[in-house]
Amino acid sequence: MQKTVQKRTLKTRARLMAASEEVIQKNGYEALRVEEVVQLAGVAKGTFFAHFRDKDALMEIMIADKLNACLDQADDGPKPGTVAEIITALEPVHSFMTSERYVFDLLIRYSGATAIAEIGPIAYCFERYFRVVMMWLDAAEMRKDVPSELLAEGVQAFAIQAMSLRFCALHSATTFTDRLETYLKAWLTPAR
Amino acid sequence: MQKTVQKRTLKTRARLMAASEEVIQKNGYEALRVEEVVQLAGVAKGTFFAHFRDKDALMEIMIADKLNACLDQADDGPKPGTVAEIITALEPVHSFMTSERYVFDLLIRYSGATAIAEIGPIAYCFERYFRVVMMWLDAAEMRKDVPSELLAEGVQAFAIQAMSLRFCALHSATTFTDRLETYLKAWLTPAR
DNA sequence: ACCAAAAAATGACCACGGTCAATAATAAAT
DNA sequence: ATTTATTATTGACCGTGGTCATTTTTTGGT
Repeated sequence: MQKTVQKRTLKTRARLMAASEEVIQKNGYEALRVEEVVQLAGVAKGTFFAHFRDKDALMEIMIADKLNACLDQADDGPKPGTVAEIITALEPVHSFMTSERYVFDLLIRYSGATAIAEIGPIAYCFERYFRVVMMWLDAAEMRKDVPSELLAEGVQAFAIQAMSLRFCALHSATTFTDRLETYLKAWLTPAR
Repeated sequence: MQKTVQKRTLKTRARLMAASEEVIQKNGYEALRVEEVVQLAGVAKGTFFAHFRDKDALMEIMIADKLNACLDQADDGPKPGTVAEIITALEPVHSFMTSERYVFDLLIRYSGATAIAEIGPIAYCFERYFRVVMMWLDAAEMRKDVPSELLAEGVQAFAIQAMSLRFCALHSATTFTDRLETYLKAWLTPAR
C-alpha cells in the first residue's frame, strides 16, 4: 500500500486556490462560481471536487486564511486591558467576519467541528479567537469569580450576537461597537 | 387598483402546506424536496414559487409554526424563578431548535430581519423568546445593575452558544444543560 | 526502455432549486 | 350571456453544485 502524492497534485491545487483568490477579489465570496474557478485555473470541473470535498470546503479554506491574518494582527498588537481596548483590538476580526452576510453565515455554520477527526480551518479560527481573548482577560482587570475560559466563551457568544444584529434592520439603531461594549461591560465587570 | 384574492388561491396554498407537513413528518426538514411537495399537492412546480418566494420561505413558516407551539408551552407553564427553572422551562424550545442541524442553521440565518418591512416568522419567534425571558427575569431574583432587556439578550446569546456547541464534537464532553447553566449563573447572578 | 499498477484529470451526466412566457380560470363590467 | 381584465397555474427550461466511469499521466520495478 503506497500512496505517493504527485507533485502535479500540488500544482493543480495551487492553481485552483489562486484562481479562487482572483475570483473572490473581483466579486466577493458569495458570487464565486465553481465553473468560473475551474475555467480560470484551466482544469475540468471534476478536478475541483477531487481537491475539495465541496464548494464549502474551498470557502472554509479561503475564509479561514483571511481570518487568520486578522487574528495575527490582533495577536501582534499591544495587549488590551479594558473592554473598549478589547473591542478595538478585535475590530479587524469582527469587521471581516461581517464583511458579507454569506461569510458570516458560513463562519457560524462551520464554527464547531462536526466530528473530532475533521476539525476544519474555521473551527480552528474560533478556537484561536477564544484563546487570544482568554489570554487578554487573564492579564486584565476583570471579574474573578469565574474562570477566564468561561469569560472568553462569553465574549465570543456576545460578539456573535452583536454581529448577528448588525445584519438586522430591526436593531440597527445601536451601532455594533456600542452594543458589544454594553454587553461586555455587563459580562466582564458586573456591578453586582 | 383592485387586487382580489381568489378562493382557489387559499385552497392551493393549504394543499401545499399540508403536503409539506406530511413530507416533513416522514423524513424531517432537511430531506424535503420541492418536487416531492408539489407532486403530493398535485400542482406544478411553478405554482409553489407563486406561493412562496423560495424554499427557505416555506421552511421559515413550517419551522416557526412548530417553534411557536414550543414557545406557547413555555409561556403557559409556571413562571420560573431560578436559573435551573428557566432552563427547564425553555427545554422544549431548545430541544426543537437543535432537533436538526438544518433547522438550527436556518433559524440562525433568519433570526434577524434583513429589512424592516419583511420581519419574517422566525425573526418574530426570536423576538418572542426575548420577551418571554425578559418577563421571567423581571420577576426573578437576578442582578439588578443592568436592565432586564440586556439580561434577556444575554440569555439568548448564551443559549445560541450552548446550542452551537451541542453540534460540536470537540465540546461534547459537557452536556448542553450543564453548559447553559454555567453560562447563565455567571451572567444572571455574578458574585462580582 | 518497457510494463503494470496507482494516482490524477476529464467531461458527460444528474439533482434540485428557481424562472418565465404562455395558458387557463376567475371576477367584474356591460 | 358575453366580453374584458385580472389573477392563478403550468411545465419546459436554466444555472449551478456535485458524481462517476473512463482516459491520461505518473511512478516504481525489472
